[in-house]
Amino acid sequence: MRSNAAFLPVSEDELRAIESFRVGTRTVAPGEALIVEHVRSPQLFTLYAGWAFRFKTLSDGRRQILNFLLPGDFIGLQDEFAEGQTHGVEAASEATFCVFERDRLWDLFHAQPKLGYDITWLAARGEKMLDDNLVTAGRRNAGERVAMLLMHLYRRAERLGMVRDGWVDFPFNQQHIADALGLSLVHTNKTLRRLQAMGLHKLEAGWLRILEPHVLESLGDYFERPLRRVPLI
Amino acid sequence: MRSNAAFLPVSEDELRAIESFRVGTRTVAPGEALIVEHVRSPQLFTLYAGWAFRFKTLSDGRRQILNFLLPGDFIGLQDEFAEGQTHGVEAASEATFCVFERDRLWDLFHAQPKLGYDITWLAARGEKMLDDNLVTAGRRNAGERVAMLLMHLYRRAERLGMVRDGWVDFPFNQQHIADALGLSLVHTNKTLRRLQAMGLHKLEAGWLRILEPHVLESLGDYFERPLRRVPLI
DNA sequence: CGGGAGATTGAATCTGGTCAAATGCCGTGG
DNA sequence: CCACGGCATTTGACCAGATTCAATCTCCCG
Repeated sequence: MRSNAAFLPVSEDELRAIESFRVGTRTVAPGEALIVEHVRSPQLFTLYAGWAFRFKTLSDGRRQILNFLLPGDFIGLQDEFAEGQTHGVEAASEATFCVFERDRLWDLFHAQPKLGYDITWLAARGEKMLDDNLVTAGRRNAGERVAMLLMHLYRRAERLGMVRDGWVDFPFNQQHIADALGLSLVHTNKTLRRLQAMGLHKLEAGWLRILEPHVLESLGDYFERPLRRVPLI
Repeated sequence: MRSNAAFLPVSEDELRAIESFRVGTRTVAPGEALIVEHVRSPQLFTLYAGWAFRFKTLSDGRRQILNFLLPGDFIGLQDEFAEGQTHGVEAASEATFCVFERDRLWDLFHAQPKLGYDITWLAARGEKMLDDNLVTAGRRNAGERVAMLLMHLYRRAERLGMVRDGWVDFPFNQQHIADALGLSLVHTNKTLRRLQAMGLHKLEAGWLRILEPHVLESLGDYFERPLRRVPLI
């Protein structure tokens, strides 16, 4: 995975530090929880393969997906200090994670400040993506929301080399999309259908294809900046 | 400010490192920009006094306030890597900031890993607050949104000792609230009015008073966890 | 006293939500 | 091979929470 051009190289020392920080791996089946909501996890994770997502639910069951997780994403910092009020994380496809002990995070910072810096960088990147999602949920209409989400996910997957012949694995159902965008299931369906009828994208059997990237980008007023190489913990 | 019980103490060494990292202070008038949207700032900031907020706008002018900034908040990490696609930051009251050189951030991590850890902690905390805002914009209705926001801001201000006789300085107008919640100005006004008529809060002449905290908390399904002491950079 | 910004209100309209039912797709069991 | 059950997707009809439009009203300030 480190050979992927999307990630920054690390030194021998750093790699050793990461290895000793890691305590194992874990594989989660689609629909299963990696982190149960409201239960603080004593571990941190890096997604290695597959798709997952972070979410929160209100007490009456309304769910909001906070963001989608792709390989390389570092998970769990957010509840570093949140007692009980944590997010949940669930696998959308089969997903494997690298597992770290939260308690040893400080040791890692101490031993390898560069890795600490990388983790901060990842946290800042996560915050940036949340910013975009918040603009979407707060100020975009249904069509714009869907367009933004499709392009966002497509660009990220593309950067990781997950696109084959124009198609990306897309293991989400319409309920996931609705919960990510703050729309109802029915309205999400109608909007998706409308954009597809306009020939902007195709979504079938768990695969996504973008047909008119520029149209979707301007519809969603969302232009993914050139994606830099990202540190991998 | 460091004597404020909301903040964690720092060692002599750390304090020296912070001092040398700092390059000055800056004061911004209400309504003025600290960071202009789309312009990457070569500096990082810590808000010292006053209220500010972070926001993004769509190309047709629709604005989304991403979060509100109170003393102690660390600003600017988010665009560590975002070329051109940055947020804006504007002062709501007169606000003073501590200024740091972004380029020297790595030096700080290197010299004082503990401070690097603190910065990561602050970033994670920021992400957590964004999570809550995203749930609000995506899944709460108007009444719930307003209730959540009022309690959120009140609790944070309270923690910083900014409440006097039950009143907090509240330098935001209804447009700010609307933009933070993803509502229209008119609907925000009506909702605010309705909650006030129910006797839940009072908002006048730039001051906020919470009359029924428990009612607002359950209405918004939002219960601020006990706020820990926070590192201050 | 006139001007301007923010707050309020009422009315009309519309986007998106809710309800209900149909359709399509699989995997299982007879 | 086919019927049945469960889940996701679609669709149509209707409803309502929010937006938009258009005035007013209230202060505050020069």
